[in-house]
Amino acid sequence: MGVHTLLLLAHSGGESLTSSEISSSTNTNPVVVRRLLCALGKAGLVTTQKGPHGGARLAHLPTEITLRDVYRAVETTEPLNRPRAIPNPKCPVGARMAEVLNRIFASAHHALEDELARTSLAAFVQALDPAEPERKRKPRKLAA
Amino acid sequence: MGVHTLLLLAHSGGESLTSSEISSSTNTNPVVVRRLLCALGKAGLVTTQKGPHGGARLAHLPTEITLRDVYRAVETTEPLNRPRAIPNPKCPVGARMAEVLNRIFASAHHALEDELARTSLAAFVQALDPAEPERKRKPRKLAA
DNA sequence: GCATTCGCCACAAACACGGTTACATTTACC
DNA sequence: GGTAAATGTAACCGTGTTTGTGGCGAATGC
Repeated sequence: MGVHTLLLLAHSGGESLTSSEISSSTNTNPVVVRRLLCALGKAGLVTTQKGPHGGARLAHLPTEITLRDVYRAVETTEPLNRPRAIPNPKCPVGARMAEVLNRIFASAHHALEDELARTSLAAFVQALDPAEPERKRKPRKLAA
Repeated sequence: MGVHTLLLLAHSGGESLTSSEISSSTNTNPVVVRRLLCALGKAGLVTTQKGPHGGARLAHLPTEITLRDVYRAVETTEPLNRPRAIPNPKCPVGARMAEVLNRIFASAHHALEDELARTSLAAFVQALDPAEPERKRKPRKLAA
Protein backbone atom coordinates (compact mmCIF):
# COMPACT_ATOMS: atom_id res chain seq x y z
CA MET A 1 0.00 0.00 0.00
CA GLY A 2 2.92 2.30 0.65
CA VAL A 3 4.20 1.52 -2.82
CA HIS A 4 0.81 2.26 -4.32
CA THR A 5 0.61 5.58 -2.50
CA LEU A 6 4.02 6.73 -3.65
CA LEU A 7 3.30 5.57 -7.18
CA LEU A 8 0.21 7.75 -7.21
CA LEU A 9 2.27 10.71 -6.06
CA ALA A 10 4.94 9.99 -8.65
CA HIS A 11 2.30 9.60 -11.31
CA SER A 12 0.65 12.88 -10.45
CA GLY A 13 3.67 14.80 -11.65
CA GLY A 14 4.21 17.00 -8.63
CA GLU A 15 0.59 17.74 -7.89
CA SER A 16 -0.29 17.10 -4.27
CA LEU A 17 -2.90 14.52 -3.39
CA THR A 18 -5.09 14.37 -0.31
CA SER A 19 -5.47 11.32 1.85
CA SER A 20 -9.05 10.98 0.63
CA GLU A 21 -8.01 10.92 -3.00
CA ILE A 22 -5.35 8.33 -2.28
CA SER A 23 -7.65 6.22 -0.16
CA SER A 24 -10.25 6.05 -2.91
CA SER A 25 -7.60 4.65 -5.23
CA THR A 26 -6.11 2.19 -2.78
CA ASN A 27 -9.61 1.27 -1.65
CA THR A 28 -9.02 1.89 2.00
CA ASN A 29 -9.61 4.46 4.70
CA PRO A 30 -8.24 8.04 4.69
CA VAL A 31 -6.94 7.61 8.22
CA VAL A 32 -4.96 4.56 7.21
CA VAL A 33 -3.44 6.58 4.38
CA ARG A 34 -2.58 9.40 6.75
CA ARG A 35 -0.86 6.97 9.11
CA LEU A 36 1.10 5.72 6.15
CA LEU A 37 1.96 9.21 4.93
CA CYS A 38 3.12 10.08 8.40
CA ALA A 39 5.61 7.20 8.32
CA LEU A 40 6.71 8.15 4.82
CA GLY A 41 7.12 11.75 5.96
CA LYS A 42 9.27 10.75 8.93
CA ALA A 43 11.48 8.85 6.49
CA GLY A 44 11.81 12.00 4.38
CA LEU A 45 10.07 10.57 1.32
CA VAL A 46 7.06 12.88 1.22
CA THR A 47 6.10 16.30 2.50
CA THR A 48 2.62 17.09 3.73
CA GLN A 49 0.70 20.32 3.96
CA LYS A 50 -2.29 20.99 6.16
CA GLY A 51 -5.29 23.08 5.27
CA PRO A 52 -7.25 23.60 2.04
CA HIS A 53 -5.41 22.56 -1.10
CA GLY A 54 -3.05 20.65 1.17
CA GLY A 55 -2.07 17.04 0.86
CA ALA A 56 1.11 15.13 0.19
CA ARG A 57 3.74 15.23 -2.51
CA LEU A 58 7.07 13.56 -3.08
CA ALA A 59 10.05 15.08 -1.30
CA HIS A 60 12.43 13.88 -4.03
CA LEU A 61 12.32 13.05 -7.70
CA PRO A 62 10.80 9.66 -8.56
CA THR A 63 14.21 8.62 -9.87
CA GLU A 64 15.70 9.21 -6.43
CA ILE A 65 13.29 7.04 -4.43
CA THR A 66 13.70 3.28 -4.54
CA LEU A 67 11.51 0.51 -3.24
CA ARG A 68 14.11 -0.07 -0.55
CA ASP A 69 13.38 3.39 0.80
CA VAL A 70 9.67 2.56 0.86
CA TYR A 71 10.36 -0.77 2.49
CA ARG A 72 12.46 0.78 5.23
CA ALA A 73 9.90 3.50 5.83
CA VAL A 74 6.83 1.33 6.20
CA GLU A 75 8.00 -2.09 7.32
CA THR A 76 7.87 -2.58 11.07
CA THR A 77 8.75 -6.25 11.38
CA GLU A 78 11.73 -8.19 10.07
CA PRO A 79 11.28 -10.59 7.17
CA LEU A 80 12.81 -13.49 9.10
CA ASN A 81 11.18 -14.38 12.39
CA ARG A 82 13.47 -14.91 15.33
CA PRO A 83 12.52 -17.26 18.15
CA ARG A 84 10.55 -15.32 20.70
CA ALA A 85 11.48 -17.49 23.64
CA ILE A 86 15.10 -17.33 24.69
CA PRO A 87 16.58 -20.82 24.50
CA ASN A 88 17.72 -22.81 27.48
CA PRO A 89 21.19 -21.43 28.29
CA LYS A 90 22.37 -24.93 29.16
CA CYS A 91 21.83 -26.00 25.56
CA PRO A 92 25.17 -25.72 23.76
CA VAL A 93 23.43 -24.96 20.49
CA GLY A 94 20.95 -22.36 21.69
CA ALA A 95 23.52 -20.53 23.75
CA ARG A 96 25.53 -19.46 20.74
CA MET A 97 22.91 -19.66 18.01
CA ALA A 98 21.51 -16.15 18.30
CA GLU A 99 24.78 -14.48 17.36
CA VAL A 100 25.31 -16.61 14.25
CA LEU A 101 21.66 -16.30 13.29
CA ASN A 102 21.91 -12.54 13.55
CA ARG A 103 24.72 -12.45 11.05
CA ILE A 104 22.95 -14.75 8.59
CA PHE A 105 19.63 -12.96 8.88
CA ALA A 106 21.37 -9.64 8.40
CA SER A 107 22.95 -10.89 5.19
CA ALA A 108 19.65 -12.20 3.89
CA HIS A 109 17.91 -8.98 4.83
CA HIS A 110 20.60 -7.04 3.06
CA ALA A 111 20.16 -9.13 -0.08
CA LEU A 112 16.44 -8.45 -0.01
CA GLU A 113 16.94 -4.73 0.35
CA ASP A 114 19.56 -4.62 -2.39
CA GLU A 115 17.13 -6.23 -4.78
CA LEU A 116 14.42 -3.73 -3.84
CA ALA A 117 16.90 -0.89 -4.33
CA ARG A 118 17.20 -1.80 -8.00
CA THR A 119 13.76 -0.36 -8.76
CA SER A 120 12.99 3.33 -8.48
CA LEU A 121 9.54 4.85 -8.42
CA ALA A 122 10.22 6.30 -11.85
CA ALA A 123 11.10 2.89 -13.28
CA PHE A 124 8.01 1.41 -11.68
CA VAL A 125 5.75 4.04 -13.19
CA GLN A 126 7.35 3.46 -16.56
CA ALA A 127 6.74 -0.27 -16.25
CA LEU A 128 3.09 0.49 -15.54
CA ASP A 129 2.62 2.47 -18.72
CA PRO A 130 4.86 0.95 -21.39
CA ALA A 131 2.94 2.60 -24.23
CA GLU A 132 3.91 6.12 -23.25
CA PRO A 133 7.24 5.96 -21.44
CA GLU A 134 8.15 9.64 -21.92
CA ARG A 135 4.96 10.93 -20.36
CA LYS A 136 5.73 9.40 -17.03
CA ARG A 137 6.42 12.70 -15.28
CA LYS A 138 3.71 14.79 -16.91
CA PRO A 139 0.75 15.90 -14.79
CA ARG A 140 -2.19 13.67 -15.27
CA LYS A 141 -5.74 13.47 -14.01
CA LEU A 142 -6.39 10.64 -11.59
CA ALA A 143 -9.56 8.63 -11.68
CA ALA A 144 -11.23 9.23 -8.34
CA MET B 1 12.94 -22.12 16.18
CA GLY B 2 12.99 -24.40 13.15
CA VAL B 3 16.65 -23.61 12.72
CA HIS B 4 17.33 -24.35 16.37
CA THR B 5 15.53 -27.68 16.14
CA LEU B 6 17.44 -28.82 13.09
CA LEU B 7 20.69 -27.63 14.60
CA LEU B 8 20.03 -29.83 17.60
CA LEU B 9 19.40 -32.78 15.33
CA ALA B 10 22.52 -32.04 13.32
CA HIS B 11 24.51 -31.61 16.50
CA SER B 12 23.31 -34.92 17.90
CA GLY B 13 25.17 -36.81 15.20
CA GLY B 14 22.40 -39.06 14.02
CA GLU B 15 20.85 -39.79 17.40
CA SER B 16 17.13 -39.19 17.42
CA LEU B 17 15.65 -36.63 19.77
CA THR B 18 12.14 -36.53 21.19
CA SER B 19 9.94 -33.49 21.04
CA SER B 20 10.29 -33.14 24.82
CA GLU B 21 14.06 -33.06 24.63
CA ILE B 22 13.95 -30.46 21.88
CA SER B 23 11.34 -28.37 23.65
CA SER B 24 13.41 -28.19 26.79
CA SER B 25 16.28 -26.76 24.76
CA THR B 26 14.23 -24.31 22.75
CA ASN B 27 12.31 -23.41 25.91
CA THR B 28 8.87 -24.05 24.51
CA ASN B 29 6.13 -26.66 24.44
CA PRO B 30 6.50 -30.23 23.08
CA VAL B 31 3.35 -29.80 20.99
CA VAL B 32 4.80 -26.74 19.34
CA VAL B 33 7.91 -28.74 18.50
CA ARG B 34 5.81 -31.55 17.08
CA ARG B 35 3.92 -29.11 14.88
CA LEU B 36 7.24 -27.85 13.69
CA LEU B 37 8.63 -31.35 13.12
CA CYS B 38 5.53 -32.22 11.17
CA ALA B 39 6.16 -29.32 8.79
CA LEU B 40 9.82 -30.26 8.52
CA GLY B 41 8.82 -33.86 7.84
CA LYS B 42 6.41 -32.86 5.07
CA ALA B 43 9.29 -30.95 3.51
CA GLY B 44 11.41 -34.08 3.66
CA LEU B 45 14.00 -32.66 6.05
CA VAL B 46 13.42 -34.98 9.00
CA THR B 47 11.98 -38.41 9.63
CA THR B 48 10.02 -39.22 12.76
CA GLN B 49 9.42 -42.45 14.56
CA LYS B 50 6.63 -43.23 16.98
CA GLY B 51 6.86 -45.34 20.07
CA PRO B 52 9.54 -45.77 22.71
CA HIS B 53 13.00 -44.66 21.67
CA GLY B 54 11.29 -42.79 18.87
CA GLY B 55 11.74 -39.16 17.97
CA ALA B 56 13.09 -37.24 15.04
CA ARG B 57 16.32 -37.32 13.08
CA LEU B 58 17.61 -35.63 9.98
CA ALA B 59 16.57 -37.17 6.66
CA HIS B 60 19.76 -35.93 4.97
CA LEU B 61 23.31 -35.09 5.91
CA PRO B 62 23.76 -31.69 7.60
CA THR B 63 25.81 -30.64 4.59
CA GLU B 64 22.81 -31.24 2.34
CA ILE B 65 20.29 -29.09 4.23
CA THR B 66 20.47 -25.34 3.86
CA LEU B 67 18.69 -22.57 5.71
CA ARG B 68 16.66 -22.00 2.56
CA ASP B 69 15.18 -25.47 2.97
CA VAL B 70 14.30 -24.65 6.55
CA TYR B 71 12.85 -21.33 5.53
CA ARG B 72 10.65 -22.87 2.86
CA ALA B 73 9.51 -25.61 5.20
CA VAL B 74 8.46 -23.45 8.12
CA GLU B 75 7.63 -20.02 6.74
CA THR B 76 3.95 -19.59 5.98
CA THR B 77 3.79 -15.91 5.06
CA GLU B 78 5.72 -13.94 2.47
CA PRO B 79 8.43 -11.52 3.60
CA LEU B 80 6.90 -8.59 1.69
CA ASN B 81 3.32 -7.73 2.54
CA ARG B 82 0.94 -7.22 -0.32
CA PRO B 83 -2.02 -4.86 -0.01
CA ARG B 84 -4.97 -6.83 1.31
CA ALA B 85 -7.61 -4.64 -0.30
CA ILE B 86 -7.77 -4.79 -4.08
CA PRO B 87 -7.25 -1.28 -5.47
CA ASN B 88 -9.91 0.69 -7.27
CA PRO B 89 -9.89 -0.67 -10.84
CA LYS B 90 -10.48 2.83 -12.17
CA CYS B 91 -7.12 3.91 -10.81
CA PRO B 92 -4.59 3.65 -13.66
CA VAL B 93 -1.80 2.89 -11.20
CA GLY B 94 -3.55 0.30 -9.08
CA ALA B 95 -4.97 -1.55 -12.04
CA ARG B 96 -1.57 -2.63 -13.31
CA MET B 97 0.48 -2.41 -10.15
CA ALA B 98 -0.10 -5.94 -8.86
CA GLU B 99 1.55 -7.58 -11.83
CA VAL B 100 4.69 -5.45 -11.64
CA LEU B 101 4.80 -5.76 -7.87
CA ASN B 102 4.61 -9.53 -8.18
CA ARG B 103 7.69 -9.60 -10.36
CA ILE B 104 9.67 -7.32 -8.07
CA PHE B 105 8.63 -9.11 -4.91
CA ALA B 106 9.50 -12.44 -6.51
CA SER B 107 13.00 -11.15 -7.32
CA ALA B 108 13.50 -9.86 -3.80
CA HIS B 109 12.20 -13.08 -2.33
CA HIS B 110 14.54 -15.02 -4.56
CA ALA B 111 17.49 -12.93 -3.43
CA LEU B 112 16.61 -13.61 0.19
CA GLU B 113 16.39 -17.34 -0.39
CA ASP B 114 19.64 -17.43 -2.33
CA GLU B 115 21.40 -15.82 0.58
CA LEU B 116 19.90 -18.32 3.01
CA ALA B 117 20.95 -21.16 0.70
CA ARG B 118 24.57 -20.24 1.23
CA THR B 119 24.57 -21.65 4.76
CA SER B 120 24.13 -25.35 5.45
CA LEU B 121 23.31 -26.88 8.79
CA ALA B 122 26.82 -28.32 8.89
CA ALA B 123 28.37 -24.89 8.36
CA PHE B 124 26.11 -23.43 11.02
CA VAL B 125 27.10 -26.08 13.55
CA GLN B 126 30.73 -25.46 12.74
CA ALA B 127 30.27 -21.75 13.29
CA LEU B 128 28.76 -22.52 16.68
CA ASP B 129 31.74 -24.52 17.81
CA PRO B 130 34.85 -23.02 16.23
CA ALA B 131 37.15 -24.72 18.72
CA GLU B 132 36.45 -28.23 17.52
CA PRO B 133 35.43 -28.05 13.87
CA GLU B 134 36.10 -31.71 13.01
CA ARG B 135 33.87 -33.07 15.77
CA LYS B 136 30.76 -31.55 14.30
CA ARG B 137 29.25 -34.89 13.19
CA LYS B 138 30.24 -36.95 16.20
CA PRO B 139 27.55 -38.08 18.64
CA ARG B 140 27.33 -35.82 21.58
CA LYS B 141 25.35 -35.59 24.79
CA LEU B 142 22.87 -32.76 24.94
CA ALA B 143 22.21 -30.77 28.06
CA ALA B 144 18.53 -31.21 28.92
C1' DG C 1 -0.21 -55.61 27.58
C1' DC C 2 1.92 -51.47 28.63
C1' DA C 3 4.59 -47.47 28.53
C1' DT C 4 6.24 -44.17 25.20
C1' DT C 5 5.89 -41.14 21.56
C1' DC C 6 3.93 -38.89 17.59
C1' DG C 7 -0.20 -36.72 15.11
C1' DC C 8 -4.03 -34.14 15.42
C1' DC C 9 -7.81 -31.53 17.34
C1' DA C 10 -10.01 -27.80 20.05
C1' DC C 11 -9.58 -23.97 22.80
C1' DA C 12 -7.60 -19.81 25.17
C1' DA C 13 -4.25 -15.93 25.36
C1' DA C 14 -1.31 -12.58 23.10
C1' DC C 15 -0.28 -9.81 19.40
C1' DA C 16 -0.44 -7.18 15.06
C1' DC C 17 -2.97 -4.82 11.59
C1' DG C 18 -6.67 -2.51 9.20
C1' DG C 19 -10.99 -0.07 9.67
C1' DT C 20 -13.63 3.40 11.99
C1' DT C 21 -14.93 7.32 14.76
C1' DA C 22 -13.68 11.29 17.06
C1' DC C 23 -11.22 15.42 18.01
C1' DA C 24 -7.53 18.96 18.06
C1' DT C 25 -4.63 21.64 14.95
C1' DT C 26 -3.21 24.07 11.04
C1' DT C 27 -4.12 26.78 6.92
C1' DA C 28 -6.11 28.92 2.76
C1' DC C 29 -9.75 31.74 1.35
C1' DC C 30 -13.65 34.95 1.88
C1' DG D 1 -11.71 36.98 11.83
C1' DG D 2 -14.64 33.12 10.57
C1' DT D 3 -15.22 29.03 7.92
C1' DA D 4 -14.13 25.04 5.36
C1' DA D 5 -10.51 21.80 4.30
C1' DA D 6 -7.06 19.03 5.46
C1' DT D 7 -3.53 16.72 8.50
C1' DG D 8 -2.06 14.39 13.05
C1' DT D 9 -3.26 11.45 16.58
C1' DA D 10 -5.69 8.88 19.95
C1' DA D 11 -9.02 5.30 21.12
C1' DC D 12 -11.56 1.27 20.12
C1' DC D 13 -13.13 -2.84 17.71
C1' DG D 14 -13.03 -6.92 14.63
C1' DT D 15 -10.12 -10.13 12.29
C1' DG D 16 -6.45 -13.10 11.57
C1' DT D 17 -2.12 -15.35 13.05
C1' DT D 18 0.81 -17.54 16.33
C1' DT D 19 1.93 -19.72 20.62
C1' DG D 20 0.68 -22.24 24.68
C1' DT D 21 -2.05 -25.97 26.69
C1' DG D 22 -4.63 -30.12 27.41
C1' DG D 23 -6.63 -34.15 25.59
C1' DC D 24 -7.00 -38.30 22.85
C1' DG D 25 -6.17 -41.76 19.27
C1' DA D 26 -2.62 -44.49 16.86
C1' DA D 27 1.65 -46.62 16.34
C1' DT D 28 5.56 -49.06 18.33
C1' DG D 29 9.08 -51.36 21.02
C1' DC D 30 9.77 -54.09 25.22
